[in-house]
Amino acid sequence: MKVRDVAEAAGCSIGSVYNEFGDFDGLILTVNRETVQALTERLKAVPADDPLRQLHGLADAYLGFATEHANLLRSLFEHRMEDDRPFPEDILAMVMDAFALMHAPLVRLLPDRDPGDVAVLSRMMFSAVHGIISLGLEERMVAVPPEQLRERLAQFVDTHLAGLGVTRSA
Amino acid sequence: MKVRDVAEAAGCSIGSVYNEFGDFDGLILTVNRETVQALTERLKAVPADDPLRQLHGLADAYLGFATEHANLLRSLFEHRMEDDRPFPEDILAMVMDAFALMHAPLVRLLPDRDPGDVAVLSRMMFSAVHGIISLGLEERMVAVPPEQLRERLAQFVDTHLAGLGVTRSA
DNA sequence: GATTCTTCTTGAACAATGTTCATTTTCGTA
DNA sequence: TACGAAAATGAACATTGTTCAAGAAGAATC
Repeated sequence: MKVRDVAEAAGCSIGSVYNEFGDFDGLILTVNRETVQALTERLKAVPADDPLRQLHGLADAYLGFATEHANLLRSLFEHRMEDDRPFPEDILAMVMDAFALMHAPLVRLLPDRDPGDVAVLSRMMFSAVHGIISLGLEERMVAVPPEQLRERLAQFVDTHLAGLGVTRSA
Repeated sequence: MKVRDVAEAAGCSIGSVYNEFGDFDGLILTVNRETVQALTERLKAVPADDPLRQLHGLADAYLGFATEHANLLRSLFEHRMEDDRPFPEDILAMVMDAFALMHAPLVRLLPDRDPGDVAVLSRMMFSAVHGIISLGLEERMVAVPPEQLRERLAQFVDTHLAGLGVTRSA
């Protein structure tokens, strides 16, 4: 993304882009905010009736979003602020909220576990899913073949849940 | 990293940097090659006597490397080639080889499983570890609190192995 | 409607950085 | 020493983020 391209696409001058977004970081962060919102919206649309199905749905929804908007997700996770400025708190909070969406179904599946523990478990599980997807979707690094990704991801979730003591029939 | 800084640090001219590395991509890729080699060396130093301990050791070694060389790993995984040039095959192969290091111990722990399946499982497991670590070490996105990362990572490996049917005493 | 003040918009100019290439230096060889 | 090949140089260029004085547009007052 280039400031000049944005200006041309918006039909205004370069200066107006700066009036609107402040600087390049501001431009990127505006895009990233929309990305998190769109992602969250998509994740929240996953049915919450059955917790196990919900977990699979969340992983699958994340995979779908990552497939369709690979570059947006990269911008969200890989962008570094200029001049070591701190990353905006609101975006951090939104991302953490999105990653915490696995918490509710996990609590239902693991009612006896310490809630604080489940909170970490859910974010860790989402981080793992994120890692599998982000590396799996890289054209270059085929850690997991893309055509298998959907199936393998479901397998991963099942395996991990089994390790946590969740029986498949629950 | 800037070409001018490299030239100054090397005590030569800007042009000499270009004679040596071709272009900026060449410079980055040279660094990335050394990064993969250093990472692989470290991972291969993990004792292979006990497969379960080896898996924990690999995860822990990756965490250690990521902690000490966060920016090098980011460069390796996040760098995009200019002008849509293809990513060098040799680096791809080296990264895949590093990620495949979980294969041998997993085969020992899962002797009855289809080898091709275990190959994917091992890369998937490493991708998951990568995701947990890379997000956990981001100052900004504390998916998993850094001070807990080591312990949580071991817990993750254990949980996943349990899900795969590996008994803890094996 | 004219004048003045405020606000917004503009794009030329600047700074930083990757890149090129004619020139210069270095060095081996006759 | 003289010549030619190879290497090194850094000034100049292209791209891109950034600034800001000047101008345009609008609001307010008389």
